[in-house]
Amino acid sequence: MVVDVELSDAAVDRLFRALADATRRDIVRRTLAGGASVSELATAYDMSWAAVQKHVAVLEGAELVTKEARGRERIVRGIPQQIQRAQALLDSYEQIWRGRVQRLDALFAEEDN
Amino acid sequence: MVVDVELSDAAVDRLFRALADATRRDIVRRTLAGGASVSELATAYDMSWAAVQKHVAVLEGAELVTKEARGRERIVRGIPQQIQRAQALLDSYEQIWRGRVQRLDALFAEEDN
DNA sequence: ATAACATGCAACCAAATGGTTGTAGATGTT
DNA sequence: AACATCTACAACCATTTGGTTGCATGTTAT
Repeated sequence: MVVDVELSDAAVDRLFRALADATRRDIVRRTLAGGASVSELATAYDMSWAAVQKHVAVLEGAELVTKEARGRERIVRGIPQQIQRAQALLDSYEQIWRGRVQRLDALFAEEDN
Repeated sequence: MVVDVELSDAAVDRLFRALADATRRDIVRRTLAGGASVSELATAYDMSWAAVQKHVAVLEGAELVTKEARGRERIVRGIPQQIQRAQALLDSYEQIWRGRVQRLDALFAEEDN
């Protein structure tokens, strides 16, 4: 299973940034396990509805989640491929460590645009 | 190879946050490939020395990097175990997606304190 | 001893983040 | 039609972030 879609620096920034918040990680977990409406999610956290909605928007921007309209609800679903891309990035760091990367610039290129 | 050191929510926040910046990811790459002094690193980027020093401090706080004093220099080295912990976290998300986690609370507990 | 170099840290600044409340538009229910 | 529910978004606010410059300290070389 190859997950090799090139991500821009900015996209990688957004990806890790989105994961750098416990509430957002929790939303990712729940929506990977199964879709949930924004208001369903909102009931789970001790903050305003708008705050949860913002977190979902951040996750959308990082492409960790999609929203699908169903009636008046928006069903939020986690995108496993994006998790896999994050894994692929971390893998490349591990490979550097293991000395498996001869040309370091090859790796740099991987992340450019 | 088991990498299962429990990380607090705050530690995970710091870990992903530290990775959410292209300059810092670059520093991690370089220092995983081999140690480098702070000033060596600083010459590589188009920003002040102090800015680079701050980035290194953020990486230290996330335990992605250590500094070892050698004379007047501080040799910065990447910590591969911390990359592996990030991988382990992402793995757990993938497993949720694959439906391998029956009790979701078991995973929550994993990240709590 | 003096000069040069590597580092650490404080003070400052603009922009982004994470939260709030309030208003408004769609959709569903009675 | 009237009402309730789900969502979107703007305006506002305190804090954090990512950068700067300037100054102080420790180490190496002349």
